Amino acid sequence: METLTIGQVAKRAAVGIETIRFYEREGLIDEPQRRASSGYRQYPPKAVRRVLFIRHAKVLGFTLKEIKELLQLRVDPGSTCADVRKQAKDKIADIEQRIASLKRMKDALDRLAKKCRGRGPTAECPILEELDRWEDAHVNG
Amino acid sequence: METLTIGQVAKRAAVGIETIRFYEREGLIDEPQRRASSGYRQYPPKAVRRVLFIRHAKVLGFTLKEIKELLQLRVDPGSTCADVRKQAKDKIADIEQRIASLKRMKDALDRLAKKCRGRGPTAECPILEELDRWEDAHVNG
DNA sequence: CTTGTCCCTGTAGTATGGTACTGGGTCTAT
DNA sequence: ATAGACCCAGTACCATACTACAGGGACAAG
Repeated sequence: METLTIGQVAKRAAVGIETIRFYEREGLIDEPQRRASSGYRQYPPKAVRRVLFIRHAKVLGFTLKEIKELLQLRVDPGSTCADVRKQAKDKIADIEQRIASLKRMKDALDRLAKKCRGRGPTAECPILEELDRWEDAHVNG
Repeated sequence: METLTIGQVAKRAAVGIETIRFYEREGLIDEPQRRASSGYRQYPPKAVRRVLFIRHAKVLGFTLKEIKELLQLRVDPGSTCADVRKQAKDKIADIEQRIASLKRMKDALDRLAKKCRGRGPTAECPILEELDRWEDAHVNG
């Protein structure tokens, strides 16, 4: 299997080299093989996907700690399947809540965009209470 | 209308007093009225909802800067309705992408939880490639 | 009218998630 | 065999988002 240097991984994942090394230190990326002569890291191509997964999950509001937990759902050798299953279910519930919250926020913004017909200054716009409505729904629901 | 002290707002929103003052400094919360004698802040009850909105949006992965933009969709007097509408649409598109990503992640975890029947150690569990699949879908989709 | 709890401003410190720099060694193409 | 691009470890620095004082004044109950 062909391997990638740290710079190639960084470029393909659109992050800096330092970020890769940082993720390795933090245990989010497996320590790769090293070239015997130079000590250069040698990554398998799938390392790129791992980095992309981390970046995407970050945008979705997961901390590196949470992302680490997600990634460890597959490799922690001390845990049983039942453990993994429970953890997965917890994550699923968490994600469902996030989706529901985002939907409420989107609905509020949809109403906002629909009511506003592109005329006049903001002060006359009939949209101003929409985010308050979202806040209501979120607090009460 | 009855008012709340900063401590009452903080308690109801389950944050520290310092956080409220920090949000005020950062322009995320309007500067409240002050009691004439003491300079104590006097909040309207809806200030609590504002703080809760900020906390929820944060969990969903929005930065304070982004949250400020969301909140300013309703009060910025220099912008026209058309501006507001465009900004709202941009936010909506952003939120839709987040929802789609979260759904893919949830589906991967659903498959993972379903396949795993609660027996044996993780290494024998047929779930290990599910997060890889999510990564595939995310990269290719 | 004092005691304890709250609030004020201002400044300093912390955790997270990187980013940059220093002083090297390595690799590749000419 | 040497120039330019790459990599190494280690450390320092940065922005974001709080969090914790310090030193003082305000308020409410007994």
